Amino acid sequence: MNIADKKITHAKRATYRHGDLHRTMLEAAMQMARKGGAGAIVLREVTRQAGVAPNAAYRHFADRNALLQAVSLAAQSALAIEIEEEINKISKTNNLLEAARARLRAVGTGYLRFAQAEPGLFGMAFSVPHDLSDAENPASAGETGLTPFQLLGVALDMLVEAGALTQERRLFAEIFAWSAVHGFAMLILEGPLRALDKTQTEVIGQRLIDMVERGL
Amino acid sequence: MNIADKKITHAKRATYRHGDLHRTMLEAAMQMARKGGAGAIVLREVTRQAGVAPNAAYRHFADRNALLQAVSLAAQSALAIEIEEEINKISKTNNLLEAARARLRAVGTGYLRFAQAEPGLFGMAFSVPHDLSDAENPASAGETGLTPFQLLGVALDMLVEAGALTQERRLFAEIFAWSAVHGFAMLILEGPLRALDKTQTEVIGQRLIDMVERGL
DNA sequence: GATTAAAGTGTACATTGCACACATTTAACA
DNA sequence: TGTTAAATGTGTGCAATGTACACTTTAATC
Repeated sequence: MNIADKKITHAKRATYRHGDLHRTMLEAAMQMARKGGAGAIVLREVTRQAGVAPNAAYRHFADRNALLQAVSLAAQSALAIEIEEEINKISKTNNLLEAARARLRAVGTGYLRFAQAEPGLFGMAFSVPHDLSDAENPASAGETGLTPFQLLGVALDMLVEAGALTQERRLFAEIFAWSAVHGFAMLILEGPLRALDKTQTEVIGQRLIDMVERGL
Repeated sequence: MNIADKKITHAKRATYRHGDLHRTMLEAAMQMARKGGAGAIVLREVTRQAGVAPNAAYRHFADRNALLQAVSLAAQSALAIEIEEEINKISKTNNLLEAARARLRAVGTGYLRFAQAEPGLFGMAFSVPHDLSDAENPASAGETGLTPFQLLGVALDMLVEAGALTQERRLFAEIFAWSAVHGFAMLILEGPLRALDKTQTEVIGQRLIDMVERGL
């Protein structure tokens, strides 16, 4: 390989310093995750796109896995935002119960919507090595500052206030609701339900939420 | 590398032919999947353990992914067997409803038990590229000849017969039940619920099944 | 202006999946 | 039975990847 080739290998950069390589890498990694999920994130390609030598990466991320985790947090945040958008669509009402139910449904719907719109990112949100504390890590929050998990919690609290959920059943309720929707998402994305088209998943997804509502 | 080294590299084999390399590779791959899941299956290591040159693999599997799929089917089969064992534990009764409920619970419990006992295999059962038809592929069945999906279907049919499930709700019921349990499994294995210990997951898992029973 | 920490470069290495050409064995057919 | 063809293994080789280690350039600080 001669010098000319090298210049082609990574895009030329006027300055020796990059400016904001951390951000640039993260963004490139997210694009790759969008198509192909975690497996599609390849360190060298990230640096290539950033116009930087492969090892520059290690000044900003301990290793590939650290980069994955960063993407994972960002993905969780994007999910939170999608859920928030769904919540914002809810038409106002004075009926506490109605509001609570709509809220829970919005969380589930937003979750599923995101899973289908951004399968790659969704896959990374919860399937990458994390500390459990990440469910409350600010970096994984949306615009309201709440993580997906916390947004779900709020909806459930509202159900309790509205009298539709006893204190006893409130316990672990996040887990039950989350499990159902998460499992469905996994099955239609990577699992054996891949064949279902969006029309079907839309309907079945709403029915699934019905089940959760009844079952909680 | 000299000849002596080579002999160490892969275990010496008296015969040029291996005998049953296909099976041997599959078994080695399953061991690797046990710890580490799909990512831990590395073609070259598999052939190494089989005492065979790397490329011998391609006489039996088109590529790495084909091997993964084979392991996936075997994993599904192992899951089916675990579920069947749980079903066999059910004490006999003449009460149709009771029997049906116990059956559904057994399917869920077996599913979760397997997920925790063999996380690596479980991860491969449904998260690897498959045709949708695999849910009914005999290779993924247990001793009764039924796949996990079909075992679940039987339980639901019993619920219908017992009058605990209307025909209308029977539709997609597999998906709802499966989603809940599958999601829970994912969350406690690769997800943010990893911190829960087995005592907790046991209890919460049963409560989750309660929810499904109510919600279906 | 010299020093120092931060950020980027270069070279190197073990590993991996896989392609292609060749060797050995077994089975089938004359 | 001998020849031939199909299976099954081997060897060599290649492009990629993640990352270790040593060096260089730059910006910030005293």
